[in-house]
Amino acid sequence: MTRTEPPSRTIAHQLREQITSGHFAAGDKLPSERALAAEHGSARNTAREAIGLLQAEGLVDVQHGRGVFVRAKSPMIRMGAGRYSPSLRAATGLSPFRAEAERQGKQARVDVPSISEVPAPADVADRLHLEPNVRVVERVNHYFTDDEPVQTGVTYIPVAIAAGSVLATDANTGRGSIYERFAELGHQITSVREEITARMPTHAEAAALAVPAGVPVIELLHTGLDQDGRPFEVTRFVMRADRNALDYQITIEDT
Amino acid sequence: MTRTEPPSRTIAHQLREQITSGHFAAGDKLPSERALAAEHGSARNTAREAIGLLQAEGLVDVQHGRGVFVRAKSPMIRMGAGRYSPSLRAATGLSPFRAEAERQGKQARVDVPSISEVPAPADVADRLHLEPNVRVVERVNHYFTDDEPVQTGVTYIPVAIAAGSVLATDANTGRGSIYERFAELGHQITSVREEITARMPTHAEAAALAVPAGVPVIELLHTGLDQDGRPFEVTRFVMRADRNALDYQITIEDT
DNA sequence: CAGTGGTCTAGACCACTCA
DNA sequence: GAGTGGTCTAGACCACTGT
Repeated sequence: MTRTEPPSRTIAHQLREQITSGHFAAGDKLPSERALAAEHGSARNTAREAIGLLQAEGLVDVQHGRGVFVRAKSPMIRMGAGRYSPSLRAATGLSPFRAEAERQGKQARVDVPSISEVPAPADVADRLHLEPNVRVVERVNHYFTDDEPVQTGVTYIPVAIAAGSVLATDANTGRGSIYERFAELGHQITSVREEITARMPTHAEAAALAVPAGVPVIELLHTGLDQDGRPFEVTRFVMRADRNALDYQITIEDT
Repeated sequence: MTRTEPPSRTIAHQLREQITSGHFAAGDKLPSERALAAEHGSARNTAREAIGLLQAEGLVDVQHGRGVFVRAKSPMIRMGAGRYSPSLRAATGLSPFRAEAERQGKQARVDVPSISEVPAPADVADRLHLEPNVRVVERVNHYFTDDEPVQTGVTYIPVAIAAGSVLATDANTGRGSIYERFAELGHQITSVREEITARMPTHAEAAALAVPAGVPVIELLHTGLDQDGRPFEVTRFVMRADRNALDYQITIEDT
């Protein structure tokens, strides 16, 4: 009954089996396209097609001039709501990202390529209780561990809040995290809303984050709420899904 | 200095522009592979390669015999920690998934294709504070909205807890959600830990969830903790990322 | 039946890696 | 220079959709 499987699928299937069974372990090199083609009596393009399928599944890493390798699980940055804990910030004097990176023995770096005033994107305006297109301060952050890009974060702050502070002007926000500055401005982070989706990276994101083929991104829309429950900041994080995980510990509240 | 771009990239680039600029709107049909090839004076395979790039980005939906269409954003199921609220369960008498689906005016269905005893996977055993490979009750759930598969969830319960209850035997866990049964067994869900990652679906998952090309899955490892802070249940959810979002509202606790 | 994507072939040349 | 992936060509036939 099973319709005969096309050769490219057969090759892909066989390689997939060999990978999941452990015949090829993480980091191992697969046979070359030409070798696979010869082995199966197919054209090279057919073998290549099979490799393409595995690549799209994120199973292998194709390296020009070197070969095709079984992809290894890479160590993850795990971020949770605990990262906003004031005492954690006080203890380490570090921003959430830096604290997490250091905890994992990695070298953290944060670049701030731009700070400007822009019209608020629709979803951001909504979270900030602003009219669409109202101008907000936009701070772009690029996060690296050991000089490899792992995530970007674009923070939007109402002009009324940021005006006159370092938030609107300086890449360096000083000791502790940016939340120290918000606290000084009268907005103590008290709760957060985190909305999470995943998707394939856009062309631009793939370039900026050096996302390999077959790896999605996690998009996290973060809203910071102050002691009065009012939103004072929204950040859109885009993270390589193979380098980042989220970890939330939540008490069930009976609302 | 810019190395001349290969024709397939050029075609992809042009189509991408036309999509993001709105020249082709969501649902629009792109020119056929043969038309694109003719237009650019290339072989059909070259145009096809370009389409493949857009497909991997999740930008388009390729339909055999029909054409290539700009992918539309599909409506999302939004799940948050609020879904575990006892009062919500009491009010609706529904499980979290059903409650969310009904809220969005969708027809919910949950299948339970299997209930069995299996050795606990390493990560699950760890979350349950069990030795690896200790046997646990495994309940497999398939979730549908309007008869379309949207997520799967595999729940693991220590045998000591599940033994003798419907949890170990019955697909139907009765009124309310499964958490009512845990409560009756002395485990009131009090907090949850949710660990989130994203990745491309495995071959099997893509088939089971009918995940289109260019769409990742969200994997959520959920641990239910009782009034004593002890884990009594772990569920691994795998969700189509184009149909599911997570939404957490979290009070910052100063640990 | 016409049109569209799915798959394959056989061969070519280019670009990158590494000894 | 040998080996590997990257890209392309030109043509073929199959499978699915819709008129």
